[in-house]
Amino acid sequence: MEGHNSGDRELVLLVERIERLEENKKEIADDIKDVYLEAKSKGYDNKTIREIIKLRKLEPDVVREQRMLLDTYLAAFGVDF
Amino acid sequence: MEGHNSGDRELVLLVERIERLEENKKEIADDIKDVYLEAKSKGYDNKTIREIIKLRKLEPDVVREQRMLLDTYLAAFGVDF
Amino acid sequence: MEGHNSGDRELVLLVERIERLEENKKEIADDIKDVYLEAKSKGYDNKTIREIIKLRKLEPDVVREQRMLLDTYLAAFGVDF
Amino acid sequence: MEGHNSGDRELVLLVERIERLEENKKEIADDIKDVYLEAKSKGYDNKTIREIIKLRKLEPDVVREQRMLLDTYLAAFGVDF
DNA sequence: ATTTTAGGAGTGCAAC
DNA sequence: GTTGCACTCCTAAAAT
Repeated sequence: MEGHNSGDRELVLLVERIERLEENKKEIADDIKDVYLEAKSKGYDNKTIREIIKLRKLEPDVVREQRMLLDTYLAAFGVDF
Repeated sequence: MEGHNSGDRELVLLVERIERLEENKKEIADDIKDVYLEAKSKGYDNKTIREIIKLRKLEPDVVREQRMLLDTYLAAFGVDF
Repeated sequence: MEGHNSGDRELVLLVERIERLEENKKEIADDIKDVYLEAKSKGYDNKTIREIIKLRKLEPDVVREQRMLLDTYLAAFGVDF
Repeated sequence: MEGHNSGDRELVLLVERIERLEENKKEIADDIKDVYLEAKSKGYDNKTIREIIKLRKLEPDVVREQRMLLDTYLAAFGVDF
């Protein structure tokens, strides 16, 4: 017979493994949310915190380069932020 | 000189073209939203309507095949939706 | 003084906590990916597995109701998947 | 009778209206993609162009404030991009 | 006012 | 290599 049987134990086990992992992932996501709430309650701006975290993942040189390029492009519009 | 000049006219034009197109896109997105509101006010379930639209993009054979595969997998869990 | 000092220790700690949690989350996401790869190598269809997992999060009654509504709507188009 | 009839003309019309609008939207999205391709072929960096477009949607004051806040936060980490 | 939900944009990965 | 797919994030809206 082709494929898999009904009552397929293998499939059930795979799905259950994924579901367990998804639960773990969700718990951590909730923890992260909590930290952001704590940060907010202490007066920090979460949007900026997210930006910080994004930048820290990159090499400093890359960040500097991106910022310079942005300024160059902004100059074409005559704006100065 | 490498790259582009400040005051770069070409860049400005490209950006402005994109911005105009984005505006058009937004108008249509708003129109779509209106139709969904109308549907809802007439008693239809928008989630199901979205599903319908998704299915109609596919070949009937593909849809049938997907549904059969799903039922096969569900059988492994002994559920019958 | 208003706001926070430069060299702000509190901010640094918050960010580091988030970064650690993000790492954990990523590890689990990778584990999930591995299980999907394993499923695929065993001949299962991951798209259908994802659908299964989605349905199992819902109450069976809800799923049945959604399916019935979808069939009702499909009937309006004279299609029968 | 409650709800809607099978062969429901009203539903079909609503869905067809949405589908037409979705087509229009897709055409514009494709046009936008084309402009980005053109920009790329002329040597521009599309990621930066997207950033420009994002910033131009905001009030200059808001942008300046965001940038200052980011620099303040970065100072807490002793980095200077 | 809070909490959930949907839609859209951007990113990265994988298949072809 | 390029196109598509899927995951994440984020904003905005909706309901409670």
